[in-house]
Amino acid sequence: MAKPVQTSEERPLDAIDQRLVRLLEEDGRMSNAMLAREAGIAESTCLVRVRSLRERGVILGIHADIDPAAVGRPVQAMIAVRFGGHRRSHFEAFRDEVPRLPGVIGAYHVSGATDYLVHVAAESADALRDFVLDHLTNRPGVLHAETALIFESLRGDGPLT
Amino acid sequence: MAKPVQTSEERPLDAIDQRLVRLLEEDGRMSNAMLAREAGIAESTCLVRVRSLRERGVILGIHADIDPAAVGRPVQAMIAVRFGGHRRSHFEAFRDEVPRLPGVIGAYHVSGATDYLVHVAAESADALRDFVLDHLTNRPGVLHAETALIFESLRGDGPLT
DNA sequence: ATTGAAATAGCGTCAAT
DNA sequence: ATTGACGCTATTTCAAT
Repeated sequence: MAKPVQTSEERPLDAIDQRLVRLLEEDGRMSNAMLAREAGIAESTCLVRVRSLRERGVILGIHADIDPAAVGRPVQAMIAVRFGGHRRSHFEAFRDEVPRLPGVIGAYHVSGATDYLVHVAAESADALRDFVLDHLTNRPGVLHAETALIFESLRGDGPLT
Repeated sequence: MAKPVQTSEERPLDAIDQRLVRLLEEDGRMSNAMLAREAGIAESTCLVRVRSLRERGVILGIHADIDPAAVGRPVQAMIAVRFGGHRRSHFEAFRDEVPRLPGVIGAYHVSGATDYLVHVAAESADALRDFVLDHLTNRPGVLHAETALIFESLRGDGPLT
């Protein structure tokens, strides 16, 4: 999951940075000591490099991955939202607000007939319908919202590098 | 992002568990000591509760969120895959293999005309096309793959609870 | 930028409740 | 299940390279 960002594509990561990224991708709570050991550098160096990776925006954050069903949101959906008119202000408002809508896991501004895909976890089918009506269909500029239930959602487990 | 899981929806989380989940969702590297302070419990208790949350599958994992562009994959796409025949074996094979395909961030088995949505980050437009041809279109059982470029991808930042 | 060392802080086991 | 205390390990700063 990524930032708004047009990351300035700084100089490419060296082998050690890549290693650190991969390790933290796999286990975001791995201790600095173990990271250093695995990467073959001193602990203090490791600290500096990981901080730098965060500052440079390579590591956007480290987050617990929560099972929505276990926290009362067993119904997941991907909602395809189409805008009418395509006024820039509509997109900007949507972009600013959609991450904070209740149950939103992610949202993707895409090319093609659909403008946005919104990944949401809801308490029930009823709650999902309410979400779509209240926050999407009802929104100025939105022409249509098409909801697809998610039967199963999988995380990529290969390293990105 | 969630597991295959049909989580047995154990007894609902109490207020402290919810707090811990929310804290780790926001900052997966928060120290046990600070977690305990924020949740108002002893450090040792906190350790036990977090372990339990993992064992119960509430916390699926803790992972660094990497900017794909910063690791050489600046082109993101959501690919809608449609299967023909809908043989169970095709779905099962796909489910097992798709998380390990290069650059796959996530995949969603959905209802409707599309069967799977595959979220991928590629090195270039060419590499994206190759990915689709090699791993999706070319796959037994796959009828069609429709690629939508992702202009921007946003993470939900409200708590799930 | 990387390092080792030293001081500080955190982790995790345990016996008790 | 929760706790405080204790021994151990990890983090982080810093002066030096």
